[in-house]
Amino acid sequence: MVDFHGRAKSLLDWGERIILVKQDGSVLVHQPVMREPVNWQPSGSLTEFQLKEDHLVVKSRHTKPPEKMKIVFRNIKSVMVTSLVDRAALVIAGMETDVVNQIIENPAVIEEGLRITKKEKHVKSGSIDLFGYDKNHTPVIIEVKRTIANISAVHQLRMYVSDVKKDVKEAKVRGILCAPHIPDMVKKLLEDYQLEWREVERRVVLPDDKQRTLKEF
Amino acid sequence: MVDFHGRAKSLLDWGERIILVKQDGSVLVHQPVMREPVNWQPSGSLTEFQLKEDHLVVKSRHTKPPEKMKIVFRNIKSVMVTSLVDRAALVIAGMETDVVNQIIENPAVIEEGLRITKKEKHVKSGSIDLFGYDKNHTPVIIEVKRTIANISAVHQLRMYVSDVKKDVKEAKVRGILCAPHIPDMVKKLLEDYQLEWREVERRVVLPDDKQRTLKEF
DNA sequence: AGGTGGATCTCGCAC
DNA sequence: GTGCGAGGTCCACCT
Repeated sequence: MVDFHGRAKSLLDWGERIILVKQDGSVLVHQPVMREPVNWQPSGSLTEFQLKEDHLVVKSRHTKPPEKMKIVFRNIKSVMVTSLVDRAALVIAGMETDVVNQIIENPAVIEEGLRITKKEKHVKSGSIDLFGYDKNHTPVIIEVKRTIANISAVHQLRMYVSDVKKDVKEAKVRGILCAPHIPDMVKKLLEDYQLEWREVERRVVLPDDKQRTLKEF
Repeated sequence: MVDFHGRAKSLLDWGERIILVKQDGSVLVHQPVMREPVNWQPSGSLTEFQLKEDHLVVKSRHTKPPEKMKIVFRNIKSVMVTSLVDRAALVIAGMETDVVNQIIENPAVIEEGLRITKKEKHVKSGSIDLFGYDKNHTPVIIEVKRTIANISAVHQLRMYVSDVKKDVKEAKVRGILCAPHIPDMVKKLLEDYQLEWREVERRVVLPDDKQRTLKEF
């Protein structure tokens, strides 16, 4: 049974589950299905073990944000205590930053004559993924999404364009939303705001020296 | 060792980890720290077990999106196979929808004379949490955040107000950002755009019949 | 089946 | 410390 009080409040009635208490204080309560833990405590929590009326009680406390979780065990099928050694870090490719770097390497995937001058250009309402000038020297703002672009990406782009217009006092500033897929609703919204888009194919490649393959899978 | 090919590509070198294969096909690979699995497969995947050159190999396939993961074991410390029985569902309170319902039940927490007419009103740039009219019959748009409001909430609200102004052809449309806490920066931005805010206390209460407490915790 | 948006999001990074 | 945005986000809900 699990009680949680914190950013929300929750109760979970009796049931058979898998509990993980990790070295960094994080606690996971897993039901027999779903990727997500049904209850958890974040890294940095303190775990306490007690016996109450013949029940094992595991309490976990966290500060900032203040959160506490209580797990009561009525029955324990199996316990394993171990100290895992794992120095490996995940090597991953195909993130937004990879797409951004692809465009920097070859701006022609967006359009001929495009020149990128800045990555992560900071304006007051956020950070522009890519900034540059087209062949007519008009400023171009590019917002990149690694998968499907959504409406809030349009809002982001629109803010950046209006910020830059004010900053550089240019009448014309182009905004381009760049993603592998852009839903029709989003395209319509972009048109309403006189913004542009490019649907670009995504290359997902790991660094050569790290390359290994899922052979004959 | 874990290889993954799918929405991204990743490699994870040798290390000691905990693997969960769940009844719904989801697979979790957990390192000794952090709440998040370092690798995983979603619900609905198919798991296959093989022996290759004295190594246990676990392969998991998923379609839509197409994703495959391969786990190679060099050493196995412990294995547990079991069928968990868990019919309990999480009972939780404190979500955004709870805050929205609170306001619907008692609009006076925002202001006297406010009348809510629509929840989740869809306009072209998104969905308005609450829509209604004040005591002077001026349209009011309320954007609700369950915790701390941020700048993008202001942009959202601003979009909605401009959308509704166009829709209803009313000169005056009020926009109110409603959250338990609104940082000064955000308040300033709201003022710049002639928008309003209310900081409302958040009641987090579970349904009475479900109520149980974290006694003497 | 695809889009939309919330989440006890988590987590990293920049200021 | 805090704000901000990405994520193989996950996941429920709605069209």
